[in-house]
Amino acid sequence: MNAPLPLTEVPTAASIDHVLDLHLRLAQGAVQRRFSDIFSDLGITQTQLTTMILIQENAGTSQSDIGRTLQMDRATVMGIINRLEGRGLIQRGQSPTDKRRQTLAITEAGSAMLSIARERSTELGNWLKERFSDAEFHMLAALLKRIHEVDIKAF
Amino acid sequence: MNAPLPLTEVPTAASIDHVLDLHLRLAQGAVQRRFSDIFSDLGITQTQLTTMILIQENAGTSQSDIGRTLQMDRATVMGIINRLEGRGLIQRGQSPTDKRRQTLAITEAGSAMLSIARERSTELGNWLKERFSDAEFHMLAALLKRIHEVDIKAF
DNA sequence: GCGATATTGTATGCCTCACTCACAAATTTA
DNA sequence: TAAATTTGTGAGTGAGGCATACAATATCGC
Repeated sequence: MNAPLPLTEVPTAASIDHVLDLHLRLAQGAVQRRFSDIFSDLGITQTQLTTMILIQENAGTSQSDIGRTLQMDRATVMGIINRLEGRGLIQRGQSPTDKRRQTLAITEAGSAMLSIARERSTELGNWLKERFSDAEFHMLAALLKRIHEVDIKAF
Repeated sequence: MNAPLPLTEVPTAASIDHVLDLHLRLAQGAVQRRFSDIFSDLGITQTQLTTMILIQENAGTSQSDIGRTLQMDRATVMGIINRLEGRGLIQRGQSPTDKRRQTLAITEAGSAMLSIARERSTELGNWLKERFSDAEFHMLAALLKRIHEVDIKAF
């Protein structure tokens, strides 16, 4: 078996410049893989879970709201909502005030699944935390936040 | 226009536990979007560019090597290589020593594209760096590294 | 009040990435 | 030599992300 190629040992200009982007991508991939493992029996993805939590904790939200919060296209959100609704985990209803809007709500089944998911979430959290001190953990979150928050401001 | 939903203002157990994962995902998404903008005329993705750089700086690498380095499945790497080869940016050849292996090399066209891409890469790097001090920038990269490097070690 | 503009959801279609499973050829090991 | 491993490939599935277009509704400016 060949050893993985050296990443930092190829100090070209371009390599250095996008090193952060690379680490970001690899880290995200690693978390995603770990997530799939932990949640495999629930058959749910990171995005789907976050979406459900958002709906649960913000009763009556709309797809657009979710899109803005999670930085996703309206069409993308629709796909996710479709999948979740198709599995009976959430429900669309109509807003009493705005007829364009559809309120989103968690179903019984969705609620049950979320209970389990919250435990698993802790497991994922621990997997992450074991790499960091508390200070580092919060620092990391804060630094990452700067990347996407400034992104929002640009609109 | 409705304000985005509050993220940190919903301090449920689960929310807190996967806050890091969420910020990671959002940050990665933001970078990806920025990347698309900057590289739009080149029609190349982050993964594709990283793959090409890896090939250029490690002449004769194989698909498996790339997969190990970038933590991707062999089948996934093949898809990427197929696309790049289809556009004439890279070339497959045969390894003189191992007949299973295929050596990968950058073509003329690929090399030309990489020259341009390296400049753009700097632009992306600056976009990232303007959020951080030098110390923070390196700290962030180091912390992210811990997430995917420990992941490797698990195998 | 009315017309222009914006918002919301939806549908369609296209693309990248990522995975599984299966298979064949070549190589390494036991 | 036989067994296990590595490498590339193919087929199939699915999530996610994008642009574009359309219709219904709401809101804003006048």
